[in-house]
Amino acid sequence: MTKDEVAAALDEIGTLLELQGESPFRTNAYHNGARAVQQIEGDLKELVAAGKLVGIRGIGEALRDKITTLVTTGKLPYLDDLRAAVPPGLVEMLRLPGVGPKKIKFLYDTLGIDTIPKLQAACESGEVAKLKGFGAKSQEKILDGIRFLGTVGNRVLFAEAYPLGLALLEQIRQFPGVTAAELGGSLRRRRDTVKDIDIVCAAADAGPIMERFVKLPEVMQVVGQGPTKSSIVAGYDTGHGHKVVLNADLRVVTAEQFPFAVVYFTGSKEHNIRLRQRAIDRGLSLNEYALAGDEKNVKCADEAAVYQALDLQWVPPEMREDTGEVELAEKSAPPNLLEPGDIRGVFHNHTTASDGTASLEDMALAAKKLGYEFFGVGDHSRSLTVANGLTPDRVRAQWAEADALNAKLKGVRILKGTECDILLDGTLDFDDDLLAGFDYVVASVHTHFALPEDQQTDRICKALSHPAVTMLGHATGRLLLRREGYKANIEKVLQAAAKHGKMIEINAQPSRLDLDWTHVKRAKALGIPLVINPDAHSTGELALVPFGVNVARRGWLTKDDVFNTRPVGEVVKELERRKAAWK
DNA sequence: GCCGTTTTCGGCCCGACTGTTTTCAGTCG
Repeated sequence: MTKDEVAAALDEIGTLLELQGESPFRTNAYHNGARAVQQIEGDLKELVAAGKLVGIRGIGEALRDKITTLVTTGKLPYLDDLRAAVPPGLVEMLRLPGVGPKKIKFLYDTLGIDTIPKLQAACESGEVAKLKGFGAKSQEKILDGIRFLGTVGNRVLFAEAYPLGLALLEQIRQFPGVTAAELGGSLRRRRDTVKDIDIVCAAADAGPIMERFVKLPEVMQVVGQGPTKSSIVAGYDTGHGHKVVLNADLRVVTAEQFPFAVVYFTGSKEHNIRLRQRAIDRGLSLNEYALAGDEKNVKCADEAAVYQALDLQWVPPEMREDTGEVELAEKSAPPNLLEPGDIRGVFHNHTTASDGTASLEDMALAAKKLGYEFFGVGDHSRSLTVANGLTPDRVRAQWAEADALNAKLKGVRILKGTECDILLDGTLDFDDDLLAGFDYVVASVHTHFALPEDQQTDRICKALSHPAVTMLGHATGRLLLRREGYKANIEKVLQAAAKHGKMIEINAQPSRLDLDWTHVKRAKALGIPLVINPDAHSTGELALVPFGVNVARRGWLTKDDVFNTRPVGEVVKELERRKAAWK
């Protein structure tokens, strides 16, 4: 069982216990434990076998036993019993806004409601409104929630939510009386998907701000409107017949409170808990309005001052996940994280030769326009016929085209690469003679996604042992919110990359963002160079690079950790060095 | 269920908003 699967099992236990009316502290312990498992570095199976689950914050004796059972047997009788005791429909009902575990349990105990359709029927017949603690409005809200299910409340790709968040933010900044405004939440932390938009702004008088906010053109529904906090459902058309719909919250505070509010609403929740604890340790109390002492409040002009008051260096939002950044900020300044402007070129891109929409020349010129010094073409290889993979003859023709363009174009250099398929047995899709002619090789899996974990892992590790391979493309093949990655032991893949001196790509496609940021951190610890690649299939997609930079920043990467921040001369030299070492 | 230099019990982050109440519980973040 993987870390994610174990974490999901613990989370599920926590949720099922909530629905049984258990103490929130006990249920929370399971949710915390799930997070702790996800953050463990290294191979879970090995750690369990070596008895090294001791001393991890959030995992005590009971959770350790359950994790051990899950990892060694793949199942957990305790969880099976819970599942049998709690109707699955109750878990579904948690997705409805305004109903939580207590109300769901009450509905189940009094009316026997254990599915969303039954709940809908009970609301439509007016039964729910008669219950103690419910009323006509609650009933209507539940029906609204059922109607909206599937449109709101689902996670959305960062790249889709960000423009909406920015649009709201820019308008709020123009409201009369607003002296400052900032995005908060997972949008500011640049997570790969987000559930809602959080915005905090400073103004002396909150009332008029609330009035304007709920009337913005993007507003589809007003969920709540209070004196200082309002919630809306906002949406926009992406232009591809697809509508992005998200909840958005705005909180208004005074200018004096603003730095504290920004820290608070940026989160993560776990990071905030650590900050609050530090405040308590210092005889202070931190909330979204102030850092309060017994005598008087600590004044802070900006976010950095809030951290300073807690004896910490300022932490970039992307790092605020309680994965060691607090400990780091105690001792030293956080790393100087990678910036989009640090990227000087890209390696993994497609042209009309395979499944791209633009010619090699147009792609190279578009890269130059973005300020890149080099453009690496990495069209698909022979066996990927669905993507018009190149035969050896067509590869040589592309090399000739690249040479001719390099003689002609100024200010951008084309590098000759390939996105070479990793075949079922872990060998590469071109023979060594041809591979030796490329400047570099991106090796990727595009077939046989459903292999058993061991076989998939061995296959990728074998490919990484090939001397021609420069870097691994989209390491897990996941598509966010759509498809799980192929089953592979990432730890072993990273170990293999480190052993053979290979690089690993951070694929910047918004629905891939693969390698995941949690593994990026691990890759860095193993000394593996990372590469940000847009996997561009058009000139426009070259602009996706910043989304990959977000992942890098969440993985604590600096300019030095990323290969394509180097000047083209150094890049070419390093690629030549690697080829010379092979022959 | 976890945690602990105040350590084996008694805490566990805490405030806004809603809908239902008539002082508060539940939900949410």
